[in-house]
Amino acid sequence: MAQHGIRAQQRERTRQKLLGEGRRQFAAQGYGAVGLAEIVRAAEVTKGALYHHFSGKAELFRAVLEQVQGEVGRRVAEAAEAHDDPWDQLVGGCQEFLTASTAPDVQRIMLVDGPAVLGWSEWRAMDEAASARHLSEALAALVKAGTIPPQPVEPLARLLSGAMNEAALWLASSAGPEDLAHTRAALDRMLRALRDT
Amino acid sequence: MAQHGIRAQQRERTRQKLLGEGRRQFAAQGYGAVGLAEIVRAAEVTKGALYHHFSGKAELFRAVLEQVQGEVGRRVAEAAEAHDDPWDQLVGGCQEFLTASTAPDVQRIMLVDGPAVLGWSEWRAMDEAASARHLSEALAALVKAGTIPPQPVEPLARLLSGAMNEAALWLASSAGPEDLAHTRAALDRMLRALRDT
DNA sequence: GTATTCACATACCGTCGGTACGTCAACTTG
DNA sequence: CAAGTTGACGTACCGACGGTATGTGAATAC
Repeated sequence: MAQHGIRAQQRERTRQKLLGEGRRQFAAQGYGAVGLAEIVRAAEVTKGALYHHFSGKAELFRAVLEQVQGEVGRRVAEAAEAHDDPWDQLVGGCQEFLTASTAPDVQRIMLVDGPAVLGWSEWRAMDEAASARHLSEALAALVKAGTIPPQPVEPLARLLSGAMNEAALWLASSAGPEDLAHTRAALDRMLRALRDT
Repeated sequence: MAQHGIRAQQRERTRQKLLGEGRRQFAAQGYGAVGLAEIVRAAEVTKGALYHHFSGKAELFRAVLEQVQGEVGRRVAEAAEAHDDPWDQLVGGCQEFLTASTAPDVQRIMLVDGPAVLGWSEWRAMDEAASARHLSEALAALVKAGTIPPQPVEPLARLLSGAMNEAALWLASSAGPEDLAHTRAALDRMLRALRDT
């Protein structure tokens, strides 16, 4: 679709190189410590190219964040869809989110710099569109099915989302391999406690 | 102790003015959007004074963050000590943390910019010293008392801490007054679910 | 085949964090 | 109490970096 024409092809290639290098450097050094000069040098283009594709440093970061969040959201959705039971979908999605968010580039870009660079509310909107939406929907479905007691799902979704974000960051820092198992177990207990029993 | 001498007095006064203005501006506009020129202008000193007290912009921010975290930690500790029962201490401390973290300057400085500016691991260390420590200790005490089942407390503390951080951010954005009540209720259920019953 | 567009490259500017150095009052010492 | 020393700043300046204005040549349209 965007393939016709040698010009559109080159355009897309350049954009991808900028996105790729941006992602690598933002992940490795953090947004503040990365200079545009280094990005365009590594991408083998110039600042003119960057500013032709993006309105500035922040929007390049935004595009990178969108890509990272998209990948995480896809993984979560796939993990959820692997189950039929709505409850298993919730648990599977949460576990997969915890795993996916342990990757270092996801950590720095999505969890640390994201809110600071774009502001929390904008970050929140993107997070909602990418993956938090699945969490809210899963919880709402479980309320409707009577698996968990009737209650507003938004506060609950926020609590769980924050819990998983922070746990993922902690896992990457202090990871003995048993920590992951312990965290999964604790998260599992937390989720199971939502149920009526 | 640091009061003797007109010089030490003036020194402390200047430092406080820098800390105060830094806090105000970092909270209002975010770390990245604030210039040192504006801070020293509002504090009625010069950049020379700032660099005499702090090694740079990041360390000024660090000092501000330390102050904010100290205040939050004190409030949490006081709320906890108001109860005798260890369980009530945990619940009271958590509820107070949620309330304290809803203030806008706390949000931006402690929850959004903190990890991005100092790096997550350093932020984590400061958070631990200020308030997260109380959480871990409370949980450990409850495990020891047999109120909640034996389990590693660190993963649990991280999950709960992240849950409260994110919930506080959400509350400030979307706050209908019933949202606070719903969130407190959901957090309460989450905590209660830890108990054996 | 000519005109036009578009995807960049080049050159340049203002701002901002950081540094080197000067200064004058406050403390110390004999 | 006077000379010397320290310390809490103020001043002037620099390099780096984000952003912009403008040039250019190949691809596309007509």
